[in-house]
Amino acid sequence: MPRPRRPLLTRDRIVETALALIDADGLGALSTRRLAAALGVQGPSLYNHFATKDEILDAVADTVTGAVDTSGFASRDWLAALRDWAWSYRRALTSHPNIVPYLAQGPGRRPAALAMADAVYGGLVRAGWPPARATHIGAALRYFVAGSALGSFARGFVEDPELYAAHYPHLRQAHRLAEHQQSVDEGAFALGLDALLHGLAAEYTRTVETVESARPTG
Amino acid sequence: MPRPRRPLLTRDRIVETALALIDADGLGALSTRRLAAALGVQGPSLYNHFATKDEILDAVADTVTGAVDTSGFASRDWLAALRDWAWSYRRALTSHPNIVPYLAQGPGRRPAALAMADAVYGGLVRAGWPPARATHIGAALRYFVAGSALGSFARGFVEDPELYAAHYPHLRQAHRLAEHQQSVDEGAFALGLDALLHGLAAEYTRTVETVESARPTG
DNA sequence: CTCATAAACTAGCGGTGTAAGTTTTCATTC
DNA sequence: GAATGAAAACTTACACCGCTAGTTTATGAG
Repeated sequence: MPRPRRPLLTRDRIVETALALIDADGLGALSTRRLAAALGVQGPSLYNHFATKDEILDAVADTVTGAVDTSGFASRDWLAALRDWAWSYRRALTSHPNIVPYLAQGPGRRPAALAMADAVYGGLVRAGWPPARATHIGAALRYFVAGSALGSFARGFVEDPELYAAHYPHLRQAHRLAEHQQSVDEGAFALGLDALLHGLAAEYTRTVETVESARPTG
Repeated sequence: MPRPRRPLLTRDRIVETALALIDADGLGALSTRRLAAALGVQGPSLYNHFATKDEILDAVADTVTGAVDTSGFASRDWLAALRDWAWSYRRALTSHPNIVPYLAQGPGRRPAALAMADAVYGGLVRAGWPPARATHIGAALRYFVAGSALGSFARGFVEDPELYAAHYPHLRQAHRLAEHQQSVDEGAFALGLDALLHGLAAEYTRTVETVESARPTG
């Protein structure tokens, strides 16, 4: 087949289909040939639109990141904004858990990821956090969210009662974790996030507010 | 070559070499043929000792997890034990960051990972946390540690000043993050862990201690 | 109308995990 | 001590992988 009258592929269609395949079958199951087949095309044709497979994955990752809402940093206090962002971030990642390991490499050059980092860091600095602290807070929350989305804690335990009964006295109920996956994973996230933010709020009053009150107000 | 007089391979030697290759060149660079070559052997010979490549990776992951120290749960109060564990866990993972994405799938059937989960959960329950809470706390800390080890936050940003200057006003210094990788990543971990534990301590006095004091002492 | 570019194709390279079957040695049993 | 079965190396081979190179033809710009 020569060049068709209307292009069979677009970047958007490729990204869309790749994400669907990743969601359905996992990151490891995405090959250029399988992706091309799903698009009704031969494998190497993809390389007319993307230079490498990683470039496709970058684009997929960025559409996932694009769903994260950082608008709170423009309208709410820093603590509420952090909470909203963390939940939105988590929702975006858990909607497409299979891409998370790839995404966890950092923002790189992906625009949506950079825009998110910019909004979070800017919001924290504007709230009075020293720059180094703002970096640490953004990183800490990313650690927590990414870790929580990377793999279900609950599904990490095999559903085999005998495995635990034999040698792990406290894990006798672990085989039932998978049944309650969502409530376990979300409960752990909620508890951890609340604890984290509680601790940050204490740190804020301890450092930022006292420092500011000791200075002439700007 | 037929069966040799003394075995050329042992499970330990395979795991050791696999970990060294992963540390050196990354998880993606570990192939059965390259691993076999490093062991002075042909690729398929590995299958006399492991059924699949994943089984090799399981063994590698478990030796990494085996370096985590959970002894604090037997000797110290729950808060100090959690802190010691989290740092030890992080050190174990950051010593072999390339295996972390694999390890993040959960304990599965790996003995060291299960023993760790058992110690943490048991320690928290013994301290008076309700079982569901203990699960959430263990999960939340795993999220945080795994997220922090999964990929460096600092190295996630490209060293290209022009990238940030153009469109991300608050990230003007982001290209310098990689220079300070260790202090950024460790600082973020320290801050986040302290905040998390601070929040948990508050929760403990709010729920566990008040509930116990309302009951007849056991 | 010309012509470079774009977008599909086919063929193929070197790599992957692993299944199958072969050979020889080791360890066990009669 | 001979027989036997398992163990541990090997070779060969299959289907798949990411990607390159070169081909063909339609498109859009000059």
